[in-house]
Amino acid sequence: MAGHQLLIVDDEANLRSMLRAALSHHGFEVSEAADGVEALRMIDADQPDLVVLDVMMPELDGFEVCRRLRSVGNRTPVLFLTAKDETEDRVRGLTLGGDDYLQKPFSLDELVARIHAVLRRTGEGPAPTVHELADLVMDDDAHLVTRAGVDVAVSPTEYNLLRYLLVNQGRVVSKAQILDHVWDYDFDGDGRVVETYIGYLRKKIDGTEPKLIHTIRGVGYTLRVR
Amino acid sequence: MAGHQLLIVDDEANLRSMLRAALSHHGFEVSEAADGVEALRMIDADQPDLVVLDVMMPELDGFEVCRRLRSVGNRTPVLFLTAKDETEDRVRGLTLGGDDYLQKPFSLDELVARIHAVLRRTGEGPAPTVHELADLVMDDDAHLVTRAGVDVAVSPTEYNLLRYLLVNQGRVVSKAQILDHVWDYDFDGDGRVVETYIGYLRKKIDGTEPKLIHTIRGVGYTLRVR
DNA sequence: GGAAGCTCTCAGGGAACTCTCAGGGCGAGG
DNA sequence: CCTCGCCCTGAGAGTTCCCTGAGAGCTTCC
Repeated sequence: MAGHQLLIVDDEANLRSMLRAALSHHGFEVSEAADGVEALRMIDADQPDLVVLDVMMPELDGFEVCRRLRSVGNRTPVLFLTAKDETEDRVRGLTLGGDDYLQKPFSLDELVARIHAVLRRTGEGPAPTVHELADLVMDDDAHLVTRAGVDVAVSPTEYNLLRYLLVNQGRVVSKAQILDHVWDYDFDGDGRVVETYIGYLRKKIDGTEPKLIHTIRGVGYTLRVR
Repeated sequence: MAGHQLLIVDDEANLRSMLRAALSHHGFEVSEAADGVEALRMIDADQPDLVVLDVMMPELDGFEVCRRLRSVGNRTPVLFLTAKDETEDRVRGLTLGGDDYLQKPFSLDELVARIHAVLRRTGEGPAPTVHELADLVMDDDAHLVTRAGVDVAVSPTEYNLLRYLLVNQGRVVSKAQILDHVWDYDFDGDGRVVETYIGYLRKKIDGTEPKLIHTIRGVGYTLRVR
């Protein structure tokens, strides 16, 4: 599959280049716009497959950009980035038609997952995102986890951690890597967060044989049979 | 594969030439820069495959160098070298998009392993993470050691020692070399550490024929069949 | 055969790492 | 306002690892 083309719109250059680095690393072609006007111009010119659009911008904010897009019949899917204190209703009302939104701060993996989800919904995408290992199954679409056929209720953080481990099954990931990918990009985790959540997951999904979550002392954790 | 090209950036000449020697010995082409300004110039000129970048430098520190790189769209992967007391958050926020960091003091092999890992992630490289000799197999990704098909649990130090021996299979390595490569570069090992760990490894992976670990009296150790 | 040098093994204290439990803060929903 | 679930922290216990020291075993050379 040729990578989809994304447009990142944010007035903060730092975040923009961070996102560009991360997303192009995930196989996307990425272009940037620093404000709403530039965004509209580039959407028209490049016709990206999806726009990552910051809501809070001077002049033309994200909503307004989206409104103008739709008013001329453009239905390019949009993924809004909103601040934590943004009124959710307002966002929700605008995220119809296949769009979605994500609150800052978010983890990069979360963003990538959302982008894929939106592209899947809007495009004719195949890819039913199911990850599995032995009798552990995880469905990203349904946001569902089952072990040996029975549903397991997990919290958002537990879910993200499990997904990261599952995607990297067979490979050892360090606690630092886990923090990088599962927690917010500006989360300051110097405590025992990862250990704690590994513990939660173990209790919820690893009570039965075979054990899937393994500790590699001094290195990290890994998910595998045996 | 032709060796990748690296750029080492550090203001300390000693460390620089040490790294140059070590890395070029591992098949890399190595160039050096003494400060941030020179680094930016050389990255532009030489277009290295990866930059080993000290964070703590006068004038332009490592972060700033990286930021400037990204701001002009340059996505050369960066491996940061940080002091032990560096605030990890600061580092983490900047190590997105396939970059990585390593805390001083580190062992040379650790550095080489990280470089390979980053190059593997970023480039389209095939990933040679498996080393083997006879029925001894070592998988760096899974951090797994097996002898004759059965898993062997080894501690981090044992693992590093075994990897060093395995990478240098057929060649005799002295105890001094082992100390240099497997232990921290400033570890002062005048005791019987190496002998002890060779002993541990023998007990764990060399209980069966054929014996793989051989003592070359007065010289060092080697890993080979027969 | 004996001495000297090198290597192997074993045991143990201290350090590092991990697990677990309890609890406070916070926000969502009733 | 209250309750509940979720998130994170802190402290302590438990485990494993790392290195050292001492002595025995082995090899080489005299």
